[in-house]
Amino acid sequence: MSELTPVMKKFILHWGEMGSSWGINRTVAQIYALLYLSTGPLTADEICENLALARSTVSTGLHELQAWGIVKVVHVLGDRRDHFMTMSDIWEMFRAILYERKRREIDPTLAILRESLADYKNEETKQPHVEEQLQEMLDLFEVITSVYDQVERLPTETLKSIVKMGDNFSNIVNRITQV
Amino acid sequence: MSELTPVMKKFILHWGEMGSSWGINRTVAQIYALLYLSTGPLTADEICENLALARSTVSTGLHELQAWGIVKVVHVLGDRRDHFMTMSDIWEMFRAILYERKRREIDPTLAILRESLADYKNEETKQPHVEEQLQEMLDLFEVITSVYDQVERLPTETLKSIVKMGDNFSNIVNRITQV
DNA sequence: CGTTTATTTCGGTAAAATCCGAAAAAATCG
DNA sequence: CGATTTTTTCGGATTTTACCGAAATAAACG
Repeated sequence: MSELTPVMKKFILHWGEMGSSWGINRTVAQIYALLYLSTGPLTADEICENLALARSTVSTGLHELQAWGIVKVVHVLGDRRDHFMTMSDIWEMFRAILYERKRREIDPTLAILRESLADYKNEETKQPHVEEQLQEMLDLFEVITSVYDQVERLPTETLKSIVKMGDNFSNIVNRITQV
Repeated sequence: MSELTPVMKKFILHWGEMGSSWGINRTVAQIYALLYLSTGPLTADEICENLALARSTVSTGLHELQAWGIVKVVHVLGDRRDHFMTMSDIWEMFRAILYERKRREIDPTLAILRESLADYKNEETKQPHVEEQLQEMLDLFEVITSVYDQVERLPTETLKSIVKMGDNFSNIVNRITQV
């Protein structure tokens, strides 16, 4: 493993900073950035050296990235150590992140909203406004889920086409929905 | 201000827990939940009482919610205290959150990617793979931005229509994009 | 099967974020 | 303008999270 160039170092540090605004901790984001820029898979020890992290921190970080589904283990013939690399198709990576965020941020909230509305039915001192508000929020989260499900089903190529359409897309959508 | 019912209490606590997975701290999320369920606007002191928080914590939390653009100050005739309420249209609230998340999570990353690619041009030890990877990530973030911009422009009613179309939407999009 | 190498677990420390309460500042009143 | 009410700022205590290093576990070798 060759030394990190200044650009790589800077990018990895930047990426680490951004991690916090994404709900990923700094070092985990740095590990991802390093793997992303690496030409080939790296061992945990190589990651330690490059980022000056404890072996245990890297171990935990790699597990977290695998839980997100954006880093994979690969094996090299004649080497018993695990090697790690990022998912190769960046669009698939983006899908994986979307999936996980929905799972962590939306799904539990849906459950809470449904539970709260069920609780409300059994409550003695009913305030209609509370039910209305809970229902409205539940509707919103169901819509988000529905949109997510539809987008998830679109093939990557379709998504790319939509993007290329630029401004035209809005116009077409408007036409369709006026039917 | 009447006492909180058990359902309200439970919901507010749940919402607080979810806040952490959204990058909002627990108490701020609780303040939002309380305001969301409230029939009318509340003063900071009423929020303190209901949630058992320090006055200063509530003050800071309300500012944060206002920065997100999802809580507004209103004034009541004959009362010099500020009163607070959530944005009334939940779809507008959702837009506000989307806008802020893009601003915080996407825009700075775009800047970093562009900067890194510019740095790369001046670097001495060029590794082509690094440039390719940076470019690929930049493309992804530009696409995200473009999609966001297009969706932002769609009127709320159009969005709702799309959702109601359910599965049909994917089919139609497929037809359009095959042209 | 014992030895070596690789990985994970875990307790403690260091760092960061959260929250409080006192004091300052700002706004409104008479 | 001085007094009172409301809001904000800020230093420090508390809680939470991140990170390290030693020890334990697991895997692969001869």
